[in-house]
Amino acid sequence: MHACDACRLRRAPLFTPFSADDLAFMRRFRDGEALLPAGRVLFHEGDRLDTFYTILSGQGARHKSLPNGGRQLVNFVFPGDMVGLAGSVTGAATASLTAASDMVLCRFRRGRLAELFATQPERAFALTWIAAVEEHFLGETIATLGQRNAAQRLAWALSKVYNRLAELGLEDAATGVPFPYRQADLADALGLSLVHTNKTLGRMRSFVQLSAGRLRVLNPPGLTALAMIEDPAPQRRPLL
Amino acid sequence: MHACDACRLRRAPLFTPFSADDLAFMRRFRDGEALLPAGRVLFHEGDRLDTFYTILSGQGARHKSLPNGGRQLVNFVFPGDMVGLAGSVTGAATASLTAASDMVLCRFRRGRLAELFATQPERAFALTWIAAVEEHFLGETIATLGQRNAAQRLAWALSKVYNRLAELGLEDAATGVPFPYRQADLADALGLSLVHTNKTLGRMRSFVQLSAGRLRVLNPPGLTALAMIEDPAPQRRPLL
DNA sequence: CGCGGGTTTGATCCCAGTCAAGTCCCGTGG
DNA sequence: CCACGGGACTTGACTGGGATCAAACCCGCG
Repeated sequence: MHACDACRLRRAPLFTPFSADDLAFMRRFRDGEALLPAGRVLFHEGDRLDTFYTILSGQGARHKSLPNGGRQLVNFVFPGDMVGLAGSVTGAATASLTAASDMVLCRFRRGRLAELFATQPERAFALTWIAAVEEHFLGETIATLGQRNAAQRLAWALSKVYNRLAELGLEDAATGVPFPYRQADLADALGLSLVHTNKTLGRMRSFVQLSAGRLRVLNPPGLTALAMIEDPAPQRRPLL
Repeated sequence: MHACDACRLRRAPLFTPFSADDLAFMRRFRDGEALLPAGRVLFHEGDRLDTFYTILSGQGARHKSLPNGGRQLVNFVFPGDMVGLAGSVTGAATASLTAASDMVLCRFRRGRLAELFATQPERAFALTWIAAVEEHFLGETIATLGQRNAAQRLAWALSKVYNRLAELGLEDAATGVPFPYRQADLADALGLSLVHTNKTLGRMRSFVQLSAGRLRVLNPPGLTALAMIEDPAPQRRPLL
């Protein structure tokens, strides 16, 4: 089961690294660049969006707030991701976007979407593709929040982030990958309390280290250890 | 905050009830109809999909299985929903689809997607719209699983389902709306155990009843009671 | 040097998971 | 007609993972 072909989807067209063709197209189509310093929010959940973006560099997070004061990170975003597309399509942003590190974004005008769909069916299809991939990842997140315990959630999140950044070529053998998020962000992403997140991370410290804005995983034992935590062997259910 | 415009999105084009125009279009574009008896699965997570569907009648659920044996419902699906679109776009279904009641589906061939994008930019845009709306709801689910307790999750899910079915005109003043799911399905959708789901439902039984495949909510007090459980007044945080 | 944000750690409590019966209901077959 | 069995729903007792409260600690910074 779970012959998860979709897990290779990140290599799909329009994901980073952008092809020369993509970049040329973006240059023609884009509206400008946006700089977003760490900690700043680009737009809020519910905002009317007239623009959407792809991330050129930096990292951030999409998050929602609940009426009772809780905050939930929906996902982390990395260079090559699109943000605000759903908001542009439907008229209201589905989540806020906050920068975790300084970010550079490539801005597009919502109004040109119609033109894109009318004149560039392939590109339009690529947008739908992106939305579909997004959906796949959100589904995985739902499964994780619903079914896994704290250690499994952390293992899942950390290895996903690590692998994504490694694919982007941001891995450094000695120091790992950039990780500008705080433990509180991880907690809000995984539906855990800050305290429990910290304690659970403490128990994994022998093979994952989080410090100075970097995430380091002892390779290869670290990654396989994460995988084993994430998906423990099926419980041997008594035969009777 | 949370001036959630997107919550009105269900009234978007291509959602039920279908316009005459939509129906005419579907007739030309579709590949046939599929009948899916209750309990049968239409496709599995990871399947290569050459078709996608809109639901004409009946209800079902999309769900994923974890390697450790857990099951997570990703969402419930209703008449007017599209299913399998993401799977068709990316090549692998992101979740399995199982019928909870007998379903009738309108089938489309994946191969004609390219034709659609090339010749019907508006329809293509509508597909992207649907994907965007989907994303919005998955984000809400993530927030619920991450931040709310059992009673709040149930209140959220039940009122969402109730309202959706009411919008579809399937509400009956006396008996409520059709609800072919079992409590175990609710539990798997909300990341709760069956036992705890049952006990929590028991505590709400004065204004929501679940029986004989129907969901009944005492109106209007029931719905407002649900809303209050779902979003309790913000905790008055001590001013110091 | 004091301050504030982020990280650790310990103590306590409770929500929700697990185990274990038991009930209700319906369909099947003797 | 009733015995039987299996599936969904209930209910009680027990347990534990993770929330909450509280207090340090560890910086970099004005």
